[in-house]
Amino acid sequence: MQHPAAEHDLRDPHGPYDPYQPPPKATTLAEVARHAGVSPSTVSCVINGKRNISPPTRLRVQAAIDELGYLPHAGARALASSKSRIVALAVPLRADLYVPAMMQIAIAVTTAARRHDHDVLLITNHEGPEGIRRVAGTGLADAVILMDVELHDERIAVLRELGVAASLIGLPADPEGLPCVDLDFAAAGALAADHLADLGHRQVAFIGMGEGVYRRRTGFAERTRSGFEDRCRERGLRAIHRPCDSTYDGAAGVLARVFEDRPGTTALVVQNEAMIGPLLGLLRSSGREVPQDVSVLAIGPDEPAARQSSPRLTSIGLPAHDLGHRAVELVLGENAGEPGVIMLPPRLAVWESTAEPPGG
Amino acid sequence: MQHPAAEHDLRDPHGPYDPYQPPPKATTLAEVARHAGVSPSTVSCVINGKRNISPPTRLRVQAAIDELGYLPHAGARALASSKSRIVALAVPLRADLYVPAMMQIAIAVTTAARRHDHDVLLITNHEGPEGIRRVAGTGLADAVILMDVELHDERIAVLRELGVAASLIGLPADPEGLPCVDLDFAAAGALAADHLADLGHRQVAFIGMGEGVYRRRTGFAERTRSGFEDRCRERGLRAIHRPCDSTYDGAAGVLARVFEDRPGTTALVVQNEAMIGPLLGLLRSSGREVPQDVSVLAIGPDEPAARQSSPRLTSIGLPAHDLGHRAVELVLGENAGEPGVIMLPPRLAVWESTAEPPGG
DNA sequence: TTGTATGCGTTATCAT
DNA sequence: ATGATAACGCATACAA
Repeated sequence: MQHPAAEHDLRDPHGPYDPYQPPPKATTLAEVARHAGVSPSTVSCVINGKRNISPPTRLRVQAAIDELGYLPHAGARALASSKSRIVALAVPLRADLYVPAMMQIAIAVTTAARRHDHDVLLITNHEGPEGIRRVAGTGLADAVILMDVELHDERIAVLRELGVAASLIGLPADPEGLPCVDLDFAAAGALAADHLADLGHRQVAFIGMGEGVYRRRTGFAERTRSGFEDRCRERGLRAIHRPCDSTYDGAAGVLARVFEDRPGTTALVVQNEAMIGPLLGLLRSSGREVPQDVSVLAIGPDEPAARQSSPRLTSIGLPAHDLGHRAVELVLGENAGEPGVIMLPPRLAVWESTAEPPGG
Repeated sequence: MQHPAAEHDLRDPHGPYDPYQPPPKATTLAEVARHAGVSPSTVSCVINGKRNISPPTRLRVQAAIDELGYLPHAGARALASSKSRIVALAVPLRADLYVPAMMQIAIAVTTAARRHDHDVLLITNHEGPEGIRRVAGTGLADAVILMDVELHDERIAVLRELGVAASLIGLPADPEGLPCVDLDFAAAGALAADHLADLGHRQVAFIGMGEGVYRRRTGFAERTRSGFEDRCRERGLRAIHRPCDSTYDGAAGVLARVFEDRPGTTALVVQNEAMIGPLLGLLRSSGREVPQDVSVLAIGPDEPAARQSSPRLTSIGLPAHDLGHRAVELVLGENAGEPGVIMLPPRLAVWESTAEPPGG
């Protein structure tokens, strides 16, 4: 009765396409064993590589598996081994975050997880921290990866309480006991300052994320800013910082204020990737050529996007791929669980949007 | 031995934070039953609402569940019920697709699935169609949702072969037997033509997706185009169509060619959402005001983005939320599996980027 | 190197 | 309205 329609599946060749094909009920490990003339445990071990199987039997078993198109039942495996081979990925819902980067990280996590023979379950903040409790508590997932970690993230307490394997993409205030990976935003800020200083700029502006980002999760935004400002001080650069919301008008306002307050500004460092396009457009229409009149350096965009704009952007990209892969490695890899903080070094890609300052 | 570290978990108060808390081994249904003084089957039925339970016992059981913090083991459930309560979401990897929309749909699918007490498993095209075979064959997922469906999508054959519950976001050439949901792009094209005709435009240009999109998956792009062109003909509009790759320089080239070939063009319909920003910038810097000199109508952006640009865009948004929810409904809802094609009606949001043609 | 037997935690089919 | 019990399909400790 699992497939009610099978009852009147009389294979009437006239009727329209009948979606209810009698689903070839899955073959089981026991059937494979019989087919290969071995015991169930042997088949199991062939599949999981748990013990030395003589080449001849291994071959017979493998043949049977292929022939019958056998696929082990995930639920049964999870029950018997108490391992679901699923890692939960907690994604944010925030509107003020750069979505393409999130997606890239999610995809990187998924492909990396597959390499470790795991699948990825999506959980959203919609469920709140309880979502984590649920997937871990039911044994649905045996590892959790947190994206977009805030400085004081309420999900972290749940992770600690449950003692579930986990890794964080982002750096919380207290990473104690939890492996983390993030771009070293402080170093990125410093690197940006260095690049501009090297080119001879003396007065620069940092156009940051929206104010809400600073209020809530001062993490990466704050680190970038201070890394940048510290290095500016060391190199004798005059720097100002302006938060920038993700709207065209917001960007326009910020840009106007920057050149009003500091007319001598010759370079912009932009962290709000969503606003890079608008800013370039605004600069152009206000008669400032990039990079002849003003240099632009982006922090955090995905690299393909940076290379698609015009002029091609000098930028410190967000290593979405690495972030995802490392997060998986941290939670499923060799020394999984080793609490440690991995700060990925920023890489500066110099293209066309930065140059010496005018008259520099 | 499941948690080797427990051996040397001597609760040394000196040592640093020890991540290996003896994980409170999950309580089982049997324990709940004992705690409540009922049989396991009763507990099971309370949880699944499978039979009439007297209010008093239901309460006792519920109390026991809460008290023990019981969470049913997902694997055991899946094994016993042969239902995983997981729906697999097959996401594309393509670079030429609008990522924010994909992410929005994925999130909509996830929240909708939760409403039906299901979780969402991510599978990428990285695995190819075999990924679907795997998750369905192992019983990991008992339903599959395909995103970014191509006209002749190889994944569809797998779905039919397996007879797995499925729904498609997008419209393939032959949807026979598979429930689909998509924006009615033909109607969207027609609606765009109507709006411009109503405003008095006589010569318009359709700036489409990259050529690769047309070659591969002529689906939505082709439907939009023909819906637009047909209606233009009916309304006496002169229309041209130009594909447009997702690069700034590509957009610049296309725009230049359009006004070269048809200097009298007074309106642009843009389907490549990623290029809307650049196009607006290009128009501005080429001295054309929007909408005074040229109207711009976007097809397919997410609505928040359309309202953030400047001028705010008149647009026919992609109903990401609806698409995701409907797809879930189609595969998990009341009359799940009913093969049917749902074409969501386009909604035109009129803002600031369209107006009467100059001198119109 | 391989086979046997038991248990994993739930659901579902019987009884009562 | 509730209880006993047999699957569910696999992994694994143990025996051979």
